[in-house]
Amino acid sequence: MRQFKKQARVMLIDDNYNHLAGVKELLSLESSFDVVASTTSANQGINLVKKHKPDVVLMDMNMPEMNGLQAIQEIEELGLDTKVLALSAYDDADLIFRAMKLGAKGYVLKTMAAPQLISAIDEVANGKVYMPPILTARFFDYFQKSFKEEKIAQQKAQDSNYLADLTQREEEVLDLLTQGVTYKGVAQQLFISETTVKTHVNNIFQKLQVNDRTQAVLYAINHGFTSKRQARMGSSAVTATV
Amino acid sequence: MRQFKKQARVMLIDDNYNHLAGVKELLSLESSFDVVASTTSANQGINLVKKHKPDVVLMDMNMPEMNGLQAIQEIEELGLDTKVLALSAYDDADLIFRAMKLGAKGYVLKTMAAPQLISAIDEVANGKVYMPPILTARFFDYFQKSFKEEKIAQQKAQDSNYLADLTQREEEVLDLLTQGVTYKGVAQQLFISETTVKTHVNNIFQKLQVNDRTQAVLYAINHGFTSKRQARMGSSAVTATV
DNA sequence: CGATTTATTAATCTTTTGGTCTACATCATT
DNA sequence: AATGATGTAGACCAAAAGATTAATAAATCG
Repeated sequence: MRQFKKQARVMLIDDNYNHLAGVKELLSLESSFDVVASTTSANQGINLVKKHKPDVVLMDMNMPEMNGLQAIQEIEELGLDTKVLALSAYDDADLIFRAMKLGAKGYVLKTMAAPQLISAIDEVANGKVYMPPILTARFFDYFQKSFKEEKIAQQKAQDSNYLADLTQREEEVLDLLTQGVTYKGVAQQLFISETTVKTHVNNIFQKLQVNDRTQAVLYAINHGFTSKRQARMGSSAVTATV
Repeated sequence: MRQFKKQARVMLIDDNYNHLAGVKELLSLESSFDVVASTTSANQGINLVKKHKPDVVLMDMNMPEMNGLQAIQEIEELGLDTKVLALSAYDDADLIFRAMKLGAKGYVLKTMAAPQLISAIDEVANGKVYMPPILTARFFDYFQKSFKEEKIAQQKAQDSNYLADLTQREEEVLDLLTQGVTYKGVAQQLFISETTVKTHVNNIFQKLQVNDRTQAVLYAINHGFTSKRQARMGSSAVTATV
């Protein structure tokens, strides 16, 4: 008996019937694939995924009924080891980015040649991530641009950052304030009188140009003031008009 | 006169002298490249970049003196249109991710065959992003894993999320609180009396199991409570022990 | 339908905050 | 020695915040 790879069980979801039929026809000619189901409805597609638990779902992104991204998300939330290969007519960077973010194992264009599509499905079926170089480039451009914008925003926040003007002691006080500690509590923890705390707090308000604790805390958070006892990854932006 | 592409001005930074010399030798054989400088020192490399403003910098990631990532960052901050092509002996996903995040236009391995390296530099010199498929796969795995973890963290935060218990009115009040609006201000904006606001706030405190505004605001922020009038991308984690 | 919960509203009273002004000790700098 | 920044603290007053209790309308339930 000769050694051979198991057939990959593939499902197709594409609201364009012609394209769906075409791909189905194409894949049926490939001995390595078994098209277990296909549908033009995203909603029905999700039910079929639950039923068939295919290895790969070829998912069209541009459907009227349900957003392709949403469909990916729902499939991912099922927790199966079904891999989604996103399919789109357009090389929209934002769409690619979001699809990959949601867990798509690859992204292919409808304009791609048949052999490429075949190998893409094959790669994904074998647990790899597949993306054509053109889309990879698009993706990275978008990726870097978004990080650059984030950095600029951080920089901007940093520019008007009065936190730098705070003295050591004031920082300690603010640190406790950002934890919701009361003046009395701050006084106890820093071994100073409550009135002294109030003095510090007032100076903090002056320096940060705010009027009360809440605004001070919001200011601190939005300008990257982090407590000594903890630090977290990632950038953050918080709803606030301080 | 025959049409031809302008030579790409390339710079090499690699603390391993043998590898540096090897690549230099290799590139010198290519008519399409002009190696304008090379150095084993990252610090010196940055100065040379300032001086020569090359099209492409081939930057080793694993240097003792200065972190390759840091070097990329510094070069990017110069604001030149010099493209950095990261070079490493290892396919460390985290390193790849961070290098790309900082603006590297590509990532290649020292083990790659010469023709591949040549074409990588060529692609990058022409403004494209280059990454070999193996690394692309590594990158996406890491990318998706990190988003998945982020999602799980959000989910966890959502689990013990008392925000869901808030009534419509309470949400409106909390929304204003998270902007540092005073009770009087909330009363005015919602056309209710100040004492009513206080009642709502007290109910909010009960539901969120906190004792004051500051803690309520921190709780809201850390549990993804976002104001109606704005929403931002990305997750956020804020210093707070609510 | 009547009873009960829920959401919203509000008043009263106590505690905490916040604003302002003054005062003094320390330390580094001029 | 004088100056200025920092940290400390008290007094006094006004404003805001927080706790408790309760009235009323709307929705839900049995």
